Amino acid sequence: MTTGSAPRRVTIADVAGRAGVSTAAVSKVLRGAYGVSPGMRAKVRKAMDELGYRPHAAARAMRGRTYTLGVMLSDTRNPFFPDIIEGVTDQLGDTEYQVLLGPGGDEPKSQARMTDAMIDRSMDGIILISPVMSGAELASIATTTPIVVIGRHGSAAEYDSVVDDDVVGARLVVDHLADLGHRRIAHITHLDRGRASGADSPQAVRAEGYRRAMRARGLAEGIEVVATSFTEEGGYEGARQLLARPARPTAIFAGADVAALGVLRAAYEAGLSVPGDLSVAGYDNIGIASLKPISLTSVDQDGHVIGATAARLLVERIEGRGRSVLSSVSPTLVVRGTTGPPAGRE
Amino acid sequence: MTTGSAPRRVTIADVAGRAGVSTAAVSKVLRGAYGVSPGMRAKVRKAMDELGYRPHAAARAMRGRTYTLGVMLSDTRNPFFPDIIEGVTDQLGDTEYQVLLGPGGDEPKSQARMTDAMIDRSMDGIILISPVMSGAELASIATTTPIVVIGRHGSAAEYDSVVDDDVVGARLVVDHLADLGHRRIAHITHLDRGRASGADSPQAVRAEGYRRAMRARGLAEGIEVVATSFTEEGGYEGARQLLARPARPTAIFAGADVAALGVLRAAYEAGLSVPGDLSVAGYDNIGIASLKPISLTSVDQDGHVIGATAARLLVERIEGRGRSVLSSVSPTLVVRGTTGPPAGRE
DNA sequence: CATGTTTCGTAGAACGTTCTCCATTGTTAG
DNA sequence: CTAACAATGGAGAACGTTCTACGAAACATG
Repeated sequence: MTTGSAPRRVTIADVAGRAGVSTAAVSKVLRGAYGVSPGMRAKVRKAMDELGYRPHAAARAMRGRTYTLGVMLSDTRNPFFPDIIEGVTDQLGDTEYQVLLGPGGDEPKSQARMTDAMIDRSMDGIILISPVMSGAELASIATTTPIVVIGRHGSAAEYDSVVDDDVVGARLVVDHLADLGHRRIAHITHLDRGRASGADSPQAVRAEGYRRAMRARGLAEGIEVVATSFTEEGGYEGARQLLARPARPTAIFAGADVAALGVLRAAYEAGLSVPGDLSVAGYDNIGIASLKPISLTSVDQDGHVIGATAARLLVERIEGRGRSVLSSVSPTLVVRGTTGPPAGRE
Repeated sequence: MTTGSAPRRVTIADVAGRAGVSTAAVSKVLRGAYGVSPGMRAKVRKAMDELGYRPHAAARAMRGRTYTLGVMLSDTRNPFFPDIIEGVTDQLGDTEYQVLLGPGGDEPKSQARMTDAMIDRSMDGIILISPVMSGAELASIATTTPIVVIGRHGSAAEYDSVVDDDVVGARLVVDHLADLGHRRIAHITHLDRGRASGADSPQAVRAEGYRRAMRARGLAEGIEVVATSFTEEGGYEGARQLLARPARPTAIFAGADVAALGVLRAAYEAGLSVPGDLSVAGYDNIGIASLKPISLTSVDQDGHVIGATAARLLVERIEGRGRSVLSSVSPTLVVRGTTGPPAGRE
């Protein structure tokens, strides 16, 4: 109907005109600042409603907040992210903050580009999910914009961290399998591309937790780790390597569910029954793990809690907390059909 | 090390000072505008590099572009999105545009809130994935900001659309199953919550395509549609209803893979072998569909092409194309282990 | 009644860009 | 040599907020 180009935005000045007050007064009402009489507030609110006023975020950004929080995703495909994001948005629920997600890719360079882009857009704070960067780079970002890091174990004074306790998670799996009678329990981990994340990465901690738990159970002999990648293909490849070895493991603990799916495929192709000939456990408890045809034993991280915690910490930071916080979320083991006692003698 | 608060941003004025030129000149270089000598360009570029200048998006937004494109996600869990997003980012690759994702939820209200938030942040354009809104609402958004709609079949003058040809997709499945000898092929569709999307939604078109294909094969008698939801639970529930009917279908075509997974669970629980007693086909060809323990026959939409096309159309719009475009992407059928000839007599 | 002290409201300067004019050069045509 | 014109660079006004000063009431205190 209405031809012609975009209608001009309703601004604070329009509202001020309509209400018969100054723009400064409108701004005060908007910000809930001190020095506004109830009468004035009502007048301004009314004018805003009538005109359908919406604050212009870019203009706000020039001086104050943008009320925008960024979440950098290191891998869009990871089926574990939706839970975290849901936790974040739920926590922020009815606050004025908006969440925007940035696909950062798995390269340090592309991730840095994404965080830079978020900073350029004056976001009030950023949540980084499993970033592949050095601690120094993270600290440097933190001097510009408050950040919370999810899934990296190294803590730092400059920013807050939320991690799943991967040592506990790995122990839960090893104990479960050892209780079933397994002695040769192998582990598939993810090979770090860049030198960046190192020993802080979840995969490194899971692998270390696995080794420690094995030793604690007196199974040091049975320790076997193969490093491929946390993908279906990586799990498949890792399992093939492990199953080709002379002393075949009776159980494989994959550091991620996606990899565990690859392990299942390798077992299937090798004609091994699960859990009869081979027990398989994963990590993350992704949605499909619970589906009947798969029924994968896995470690559940409660992404919802992790996301909500990260959001809470970030807002606290933005609103002035100085001291750094490291929040550790305990995982639980969900036992399903892919783990069982090892076969007879072997 | 460097204590004290955030270091002041490097601005265009700093660059101008360093290069010994005016801010206007720097801006021209930045924008690649007319009226800049090669010498000046070099000087300015050098100064920018030395100072590590980064344009401040919010300030840009006050007058020109933000070089930010938004993608509204209607459901973060849909495993089909990563492909689309990858297509979008690949297409935008080395342009100056940045992509930010907004979780819009599945409610019309929350989706509207998200798009409003994107408009408030002066994004240059927005891609809406399967939005649940009326055509009028979409058109109204389009008057403010260029948009491209993915997955809605109704075309409109105000915006561009990219759709999978769901009629073709449904026909591929029905033809495949009919060729195998099935006559009672049931369909599970998604029940629209709001009146908003209506006949434009993919599920509605798939269902209609299914009916049309059935009639075309002379199987009008075998048409059976049950409307639950495109979730694992929805597929399970739908399958239970269908399997309880007196004339049990020999094949179920679920309108989405996630629902097909639920169908598989229902079949498993009912003691039916797949594809022996029941053939199952899905739609979307999500990652896990190809995994051995599932091996689901499904329709592949090539989300990568859809995303890339949407991004291309959006940029064209932003740069001035007036005429509206509807791009239809043809799906393909991927036949796997869950479909086969129906059992003996039945 | 003179003098503080709140409380309420407004002016107006930022913030970092873009972009429309305008001024100054060369350069070319006549 | 001059008029006309293209090419190059700069001044300065937006853009829509926030927020520091500051003034004017209204009120309390002696």
